[in-house]
Amino acid sequence: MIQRGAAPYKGKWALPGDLVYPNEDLDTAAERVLEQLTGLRGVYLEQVRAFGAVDRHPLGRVITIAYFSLIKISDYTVTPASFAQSAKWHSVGKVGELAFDHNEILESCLKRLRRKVRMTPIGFELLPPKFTLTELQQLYESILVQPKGNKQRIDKRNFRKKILSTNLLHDLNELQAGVAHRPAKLYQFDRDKYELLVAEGYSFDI
Amino acid sequence: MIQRGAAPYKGKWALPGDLVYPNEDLDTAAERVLEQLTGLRGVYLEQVRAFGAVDRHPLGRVITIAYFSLIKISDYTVTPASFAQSAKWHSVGKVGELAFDHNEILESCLKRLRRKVRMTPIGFELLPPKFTLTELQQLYESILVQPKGNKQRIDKRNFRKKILSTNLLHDLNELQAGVAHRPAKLYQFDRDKYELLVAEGYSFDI
DNA sequence: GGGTTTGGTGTATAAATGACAATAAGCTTG
DNA sequence: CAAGCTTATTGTCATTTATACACCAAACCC
Repeated sequence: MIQRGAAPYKGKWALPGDLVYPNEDLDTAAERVLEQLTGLRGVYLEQVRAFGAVDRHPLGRVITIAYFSLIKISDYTVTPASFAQSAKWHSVGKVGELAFDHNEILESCLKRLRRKVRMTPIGFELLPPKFTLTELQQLYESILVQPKGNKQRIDKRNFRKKILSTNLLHDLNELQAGVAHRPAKLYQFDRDKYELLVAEGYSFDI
Repeated sequence: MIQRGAAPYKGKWALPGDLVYPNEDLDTAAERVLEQLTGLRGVYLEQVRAFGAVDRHPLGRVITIAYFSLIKISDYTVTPASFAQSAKWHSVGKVGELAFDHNEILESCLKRLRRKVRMTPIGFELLPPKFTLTELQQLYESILVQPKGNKQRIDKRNFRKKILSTNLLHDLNELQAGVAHRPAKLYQFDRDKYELLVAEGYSFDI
């Protein structure tokens, strides 16, 4: 989020965004805005939808096209845009009232992310190339666990059974290092195999 | 589709669309454009996404926000918009090369519709209030059957078992009339019951 | 009343899901 | 180096869900 440094909604938190240049595709604009905030290039980015209520911006007609991205926030520092006082990562569960209709936008994006992460293997975008099954499970839990307490946790044995049954994880025969307990085995996602299966009609589903 | 009466793409078929007025929400604009073409109001309409490649319109920068709608085409006559030579319903399987990036837009919308019809009971939007199970099954088949021959037909017994097990169809104890064979029982979708279940976390899935 | 056409139904097998707890392995510390 | 700590790893059973498959029933038409 960025904290707005000017009216309207001065001081309020808002999702970062900017105007699209006349000679810029929407996807390119989204990449640019993301880069301006995080310095990141080439990360996963997906359009969600357009928000176009007439009165959503007090100063004029603004149509926003929302995107979500997947970023390992530990790897990058956020830098506030020029029109922002500060930029800061917020926990999804602790987002208060945002500027404009950004709460609605956030909701839409979260909903899309939750569906997407179960239907395609985008989760691996967020993990290092070599990861443990526990890390993978924690990732899924942090994305999928609903605030409403819909389902609080995933069963470890069932999760491993299901994810390994896809045969898309390659056991590297390497162990995690630097932990103060029994180290876990490291796995790698086999993207080539996945692409191949998709071409044959396969559909990932967790 | 409308057949374009002016350059660019004169004579080509295109999805109907129009510019959004300054004081008009996106959803309202979609409703207006639909009404101009079909005379219809109050039908199901859903935004899919925005298309904004810089060069998608030869004459300038145009960003299109795509919607799909569910319409019983037998009930309404299409009327060409002012800038169109003619307006005509096309079978999805027989759509040729369209103007602009409209083939891509159509693909996106179809994909969304196919997902949506399995995850929410929007199918009933297209049926009369009283319908037979065969009509319902034919509706699902016509939407879901993939061109790639993914799955050619739904099993009658399994379909009925599954749809009736939701307990969302109300058996009206009425029979179809005017058919030259054994008439089928008529059913009604229980929307109130559905809304109630959804509030409790229920999720429709066929 | 017989023919035609679509409506309606059940069962058995396979597959997927969900619940559940004990042992194994590496690390740390005394 | 042994004991203790912490997390990793593994299998079975019961239940539910999916799938394959074929015959009789009922209304209409002639």
